[in-house]
Amino acid sequence: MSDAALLLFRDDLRLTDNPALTAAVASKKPLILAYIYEEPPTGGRPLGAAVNWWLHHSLTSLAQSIASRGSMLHIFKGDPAKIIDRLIADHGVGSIFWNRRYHPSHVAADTALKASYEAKGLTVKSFNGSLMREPWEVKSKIGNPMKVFTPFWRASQLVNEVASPEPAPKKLIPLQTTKISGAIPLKNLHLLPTKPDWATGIKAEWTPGEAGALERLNAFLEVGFKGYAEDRNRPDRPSTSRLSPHLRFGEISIKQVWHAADIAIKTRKSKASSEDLRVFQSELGWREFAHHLLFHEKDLTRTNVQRGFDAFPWRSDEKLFKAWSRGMTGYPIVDAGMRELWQTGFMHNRVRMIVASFLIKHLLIDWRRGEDWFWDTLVDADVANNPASWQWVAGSGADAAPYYRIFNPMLQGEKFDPDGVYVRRYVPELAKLPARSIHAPWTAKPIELELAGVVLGKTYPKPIVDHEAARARALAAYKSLKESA
DNA sequence: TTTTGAGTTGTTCGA
DNA sequence: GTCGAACAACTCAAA
Repeated sequence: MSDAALLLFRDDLRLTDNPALTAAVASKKPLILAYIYEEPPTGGRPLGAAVNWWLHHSLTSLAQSIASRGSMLHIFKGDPAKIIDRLIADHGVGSIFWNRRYHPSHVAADTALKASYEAKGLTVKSFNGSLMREPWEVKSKIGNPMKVFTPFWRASQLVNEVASPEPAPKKLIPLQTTKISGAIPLKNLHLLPTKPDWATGIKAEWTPGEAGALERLNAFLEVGFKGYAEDRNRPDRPSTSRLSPHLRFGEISIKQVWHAADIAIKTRKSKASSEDLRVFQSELGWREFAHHLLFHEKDLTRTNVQRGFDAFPWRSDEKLFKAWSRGMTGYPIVDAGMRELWQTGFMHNRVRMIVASFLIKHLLIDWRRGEDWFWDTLVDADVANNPASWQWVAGSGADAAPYYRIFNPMLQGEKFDPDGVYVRRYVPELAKLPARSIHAPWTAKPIELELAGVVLGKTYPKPIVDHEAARARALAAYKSLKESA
């Protein structure tokens, strides 16, 4: 009776280097391969719209790879405990396999699931499918979780070598049955937008799924990797890996990425320098660090790591928030970033810092509003990186940033998009301005504006706040916070 | 226990 | 145009 194994896919939508899957296959039982779309979501936060779009396509791709190995992916929606209970009752499931998650509410839910099924006599096995090291493995000398990136990363590398990825199973043995109880067609999850279909720009940009992830990795190793240490800050160049959504869904494992970068240099496939490698790998380290914080903090997503920030004098202004979110602030680099996000579901890392700093410091709007917006619009939005990065910019995060670090949007634009290539791409109404004034159109000569077809306040907004005044106001707000502490 | 050195990502001012 | 200093003070990690 108890001779089927249940494999739960979560944020690990791949067959290669998937330890839970490898173990399930090794158990030699017929497998039920399942994806449960949780309803209500554990932790209470529904997935964002862009992530839902990606998920649909990623599951489609996974289902195809599984089919090509002789089995089937079964989709479910609802409460995992109820769904699993039914699979046990109807199909004789005797063992369950999954890869771990690290949000405290996920940890709690999975721990409870494991305890309850073990109590019923089932075998339940969990694995590390998404991190180089488990968050509890990296500790300071006296055993505390690290709170600063550099020591964290140093300690992390002392834990062990990053293990080599495991190959995908060649064949998957399905449970012989006509119907799996409770399974539904993917389309019944209703993950795709209907009217309007806002996903066309996203679709043009991305290939969700394991094959697409590998393709992206190889493209990066060929094109962006060499010079990465410098050029990763340049949104006008194809120098970043753009692997974040693929990693978000686990279409590729962190170990695959880590080793591929290493090997590309060793085999001379890439002419990237050791500095490029070091910087790229430390970016992977930031992903680890965000998960480390997620695991050890009670509520990284909503609560300031530095509790002193609870008293921050945030302002709420829906008009300003809307201008920011739609890319209508009048600051070209900010607007380009927000429109890149809206159109493609993604934003260059450097530009993320600029737009986040603008919302938080120039507009004094709560970082959580920005985090929510990113959560809904980014295809790579995840529970660790998104809040950790917003808190980092706000200065409320783990390693506190100096309060006077306020990005100047003109300067950042000139520095990292010197010819305005990036701005021209996403803010086409400014495309004809000369590079000299593209990051500050209000400084252009009247004749330049006229030739470029720009009428400030009409074809493109005037700045919604004055940079100097906003900077002074932010400094005062941060100062007041410090004094009230 | 106390001390010490260090900390992703910046800007502005003045020489 | 370029460069170094000032912008403060605090927390963390390790010696």
